[in-house]
Parts: sequence; C-alpha cells; structure tokens
Amino acid sequence: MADRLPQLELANQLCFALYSASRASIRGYGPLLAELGLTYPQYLTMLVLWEATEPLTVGDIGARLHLDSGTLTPLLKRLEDVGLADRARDPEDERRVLITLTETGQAMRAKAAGIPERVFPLYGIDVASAQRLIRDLTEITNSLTHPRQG
Amino acid sequence: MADRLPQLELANQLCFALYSASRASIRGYGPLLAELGLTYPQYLTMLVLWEATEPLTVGDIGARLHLDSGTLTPLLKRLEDVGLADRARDPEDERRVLITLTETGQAMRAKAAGIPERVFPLYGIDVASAQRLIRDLTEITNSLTHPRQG
DNA sequence: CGTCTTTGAATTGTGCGCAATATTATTGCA
DNA sequence: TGCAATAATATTGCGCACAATTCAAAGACG
Repeated sequence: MADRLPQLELANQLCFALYSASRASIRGYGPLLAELGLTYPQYLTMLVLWEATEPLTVGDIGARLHLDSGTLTPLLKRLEDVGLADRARDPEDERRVLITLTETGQAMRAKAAGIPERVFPLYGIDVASAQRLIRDLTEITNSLTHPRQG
Repeated sequence: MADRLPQLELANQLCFALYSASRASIRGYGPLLAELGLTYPQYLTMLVLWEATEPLTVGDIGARLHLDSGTLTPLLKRLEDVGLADRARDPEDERRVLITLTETGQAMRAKAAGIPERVFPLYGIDVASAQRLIRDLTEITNSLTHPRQG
C-alpha cells in the first residue's frame, strides 16, 4: 500500500483543473442560455454562425469548434428544427452541407449580446487576467492538438 | 447586420478556451488510458479511490469530482463489472453505498503511475507554468461554484 | 410510537463527444 | 472514359453530464 504518489494526486492534475473549470463555466452559462433555449454547444455554434460573413459548411464549423460531424450533424438538425438555422447541400459540391442562419437565428444575436458580460463576474478575475488565461489556454490547446513529433 | 460584436467573438470567450483545452487534454490521455481500459472520468474516479485511505461513498467521490449520482452510479457499476471496484451498502446507514477497490483496482495504480509524466510534455509548458495554471483554474472553479451573492 | 421531513443513491430522459463505419460525391489517373 | 482513391457528411453505438424524478432509509418531532 505505497501511499502518496504525488503525480497521481487529483489536486496536481492540470487535466482535472481544466475539466473542472470548463464544466463550472458551462454551468455558469446554463440559466442565461436557458432563456434562449440553447445548450452550451449550440450557443458556441451560434457564435460561429453569427461571426461568419458567408454560409459555412459542417466542416468549417467543426474546424472552429474542434467538433466532428458525429456531434455537429444532430446538433445542427436541432437548430434547424427550432427554426434557427437552415441546412442545404451545396449545389457546387453535393458532399457539402451549407449552414445559414434564419431570420430568427440572426435576431437572436442581439439577445445574446449581453450574455458574456453577465457571466464574466462569476469567474472572479479581472479582464487582463482573463485575456492572459485565454492566450495561455489557446497555446496549450494548440500544443495538445499538434504534438511536436512523437 | 451589425457586424463585429467583439464580446461574442469565439476567440474572446474564456469559456471556449477552457472547453477546448479541457477536451484537447482529455484527448491526450486517450491512448494511455486505452491501455488500461479506462475512460477519462473512470480514470479520475480511480485517482480519487487510490488517494483514499478508507472506503468512500458515492457522495464523497462526487464531491471531489463535482459529479452527481446520475453520472457516478453507472460509472461505478462499470468499474464493478470489470472487477476494479466493489459497491456495497453501508451497514451503518443503508442509504449510503461504499466504494472500495479490488486487488485488481489497487494493482492498477502502479501501471497508472507513469501516465501523468507521459502526458505532460504534450501541453508544451514548463512545470512552474502548469502549477500556476492549476492554481488559477482552481480559483476560478471555486469562484464559479460558490458565487458571491447574485 | 407514528408520520413528516430530509438525505443518499438510483432511475429516466436528453444532448453531447467521439470512435468506427457507412454513404454519397468528387477527384485523380491509367 | 472507367474506376480506384479520397473527401464530406451521416449513422451507429457507447459513455458521460446533468436536470428531474423516484425510492428507500434515517432523523426529527409531536
């Protein structure tokens, strides 16, 4: 019963700190997104679509959110079902599916505009710290996603 | 079509930076955990159990991982099915279920001991940065979990 | 002692994530 | 032109997360 393997202690795991913080932050969005009838991944998808200047393919959205069609196809169908987005095969390449916002989907942008500033205080940090954290986390994500050799 | 609402841009969302980094880090563990036949949440549960000096209840584990019985009950049943853990009602309080590791579960600890150091290089940061990050992330998790008033 | 409330876990239902596979369209190239 | 290889999306299956509900046991209290 070799006790104390510090490298296996929960409190020392960066992965667990990330996992906990991510879930806690998503919980923070819960009540606000419920007002819009969106789940958190649906909200992220709407952010991508609001930011786009032209129709995006499923793959485009997936590249931005790091999600594949196994996740996005049913999610986008739900957005379509509630009238926020349209899905249509690209006539120029029938393999692709182009996603566009409906009027309702576009209109929701204004209602969502106040959400980030309502959630931010919950983090309990200042804007500069948040920006640093975003930068550091983005670098870590890049590093994890594109490992230098094996 | 009011373009540019910076507060809604994906790249400015701390929540998305956390969400992406968390998923990327879990992906980093994937191949190593597959060798043990564990999923990531099962691995976290094993970390908790390896660290414990006495049997834990479902609630104890949930408090450490921020998970409820809706997630843990089926997960623990799976650990039981593969012979890593035992589940038994607490005779002193039949509402509680006590979780203990089997011999096999204890033995797996040695095999897992090398995992963190094999994953760490993937983050692309040094140990001091990782420790700072863990501290900062733990603080925002606490802040999100225990909001100061409404 | 009876019953009302609280507590801990299990159950149910929905929506992700993600691996693996299937399906259809396009491309490359002999 | 014909056909194999590739690409984009969809489908299937499993295991989380989490809200909502149920169920059984323990406490509280008249």
